[in-house]
Amino acid sequence: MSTAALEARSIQFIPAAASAGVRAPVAQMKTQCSTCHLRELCLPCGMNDVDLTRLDNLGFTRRKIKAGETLYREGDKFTHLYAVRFGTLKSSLILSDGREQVSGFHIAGELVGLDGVAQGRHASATMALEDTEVCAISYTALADLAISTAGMQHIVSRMMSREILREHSLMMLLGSMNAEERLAAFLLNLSQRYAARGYSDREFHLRMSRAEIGSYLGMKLETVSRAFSAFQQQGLLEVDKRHIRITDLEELKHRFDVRVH
Amino acid sequence: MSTAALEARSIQFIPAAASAGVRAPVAQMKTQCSTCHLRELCLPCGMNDVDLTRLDNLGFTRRKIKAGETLYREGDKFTHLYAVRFGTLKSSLILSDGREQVSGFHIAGELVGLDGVAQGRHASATMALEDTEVCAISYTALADLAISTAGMQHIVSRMMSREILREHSLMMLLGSMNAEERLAAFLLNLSQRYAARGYSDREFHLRMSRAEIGSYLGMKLETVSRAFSAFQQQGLLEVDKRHIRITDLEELKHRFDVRVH
DNA sequence: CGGCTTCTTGATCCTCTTCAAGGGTGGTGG
DNA sequence: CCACCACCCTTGAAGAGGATCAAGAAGCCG
Repeated sequence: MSTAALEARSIQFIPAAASAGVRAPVAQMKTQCSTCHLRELCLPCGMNDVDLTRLDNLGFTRRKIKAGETLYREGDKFTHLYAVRFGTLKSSLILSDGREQVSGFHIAGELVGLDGVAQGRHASATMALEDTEVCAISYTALADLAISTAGMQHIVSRMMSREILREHSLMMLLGSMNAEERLAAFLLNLSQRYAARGYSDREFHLRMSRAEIGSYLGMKLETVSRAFSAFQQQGLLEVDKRHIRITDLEELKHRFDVRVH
Repeated sequence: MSTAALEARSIQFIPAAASAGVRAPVAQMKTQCSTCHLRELCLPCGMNDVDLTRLDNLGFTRRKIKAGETLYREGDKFTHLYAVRFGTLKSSLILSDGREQVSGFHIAGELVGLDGVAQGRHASATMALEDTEVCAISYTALADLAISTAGMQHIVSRMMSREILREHSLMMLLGSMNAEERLAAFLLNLSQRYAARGYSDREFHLRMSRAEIGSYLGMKLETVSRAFSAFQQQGLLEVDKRHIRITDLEELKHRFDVRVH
């Protein structure tokens, strides 16, 4: 039945041009965490050398996803977790009235797919917003490894708990902030995540549309657009389509910090 | 700083009479999962006899929390998970402007405290809405057990993933539903959870105030009250203060199912 | 170039919030 | 035992914020 909903939506709401619904072709090369430049951010973060070697032995498969292709869909069997190597992913699910509800955006070093553990099937779909590459991590292999490796269990648990915290803060945002505060929170969150990856925290390119931002933040695309314009007029941002330059990061932080400690 | 926020809020916002801020006194008896009537719902759900025996050997401590007392507070060191034996708990955190944001309600058989795994400290506070009893599950003991026990690891992971799904659906609710739809979803969710515990799915007593429901659902208490009145007028509910009788469960479901498959 | 998508901006409408008042209830102390 | 207070809930009226509807501009691609 969720499949039916998906199909219905493909027909009605997805622009033909976007090549959505095209499943990405599978797999090329094997990758090792120990040589990955993302190892400080990604799964191996905080792991000792012994554990890291074991992780390497799993031999993760890399997989490329072109913009508009899906990594997995709602209801797909859950087999792997995915670590983003580069690019941007969007997770979303489709409401029965056909509208899309975006539940997250994922950039390099972030782990995707944890929602599948509970039921053995993915609870949402994940699609690439630009050409993207991921490491496919077999969940059974990882679980087996966790049994024999003391630290690994905790690493996985921590990843999941982090996901809980992420959703937690989004809930708070949706529950208690107005439009401009939501957008400020969103931009600051992106800014932080880019900064942690060595990119500028004041200037970046959005990979998602106004509508996708709006869905994620629980507001309409027009409202997102108006909030951008308002920030620009107030001298907080310079906005050129999807290119964002934060000109007054402190004031932007202030807007957000007022609400959540 | 979060402590400061808490103190400030205690003074300003918590009614003196409620005896809030009083930490519950610790511990009485040891409990075994194998003899617990909640074992089909709680942590041991899906566990084999061997694993269950191992779980029993951990010897969980029971702890009583009186209405208005806190189980743990935001920022407290994370040491235990808690399984609710009976009663009702509320998880929430305090925004810097002093308002409370409720993030969940927990009834018998549900697990509380998973938000602490990521950072070793609790990200929210949890308080009893009525006299409540929990099993305190040492997280380190559970983690040790998970290392030696194949199935245990997955049980914990599944618990966490379930929490992710729960927050997921709440996000969707906050992002895409109007006031009446939110309240319908809330009542249906409660109804299901009570039914799973052998209670009536059509008649129950709310343990939380309109303001707490409102905070959880992202709306004001007046709006909650109006939605209750509207449902009553439409013949869906009979409401007497906190006592709820669902007179047209199907129609109520319909309101919700329209939105999320 | 034309068609399409995305974004911006204006005008209007509607939902929910805010403000305000009144009733009911439980607990406490005189 | 009753009076009073604090709290919770309900309901009305007014107001604000965001949704919706609509039009047009800018960029992209075949």
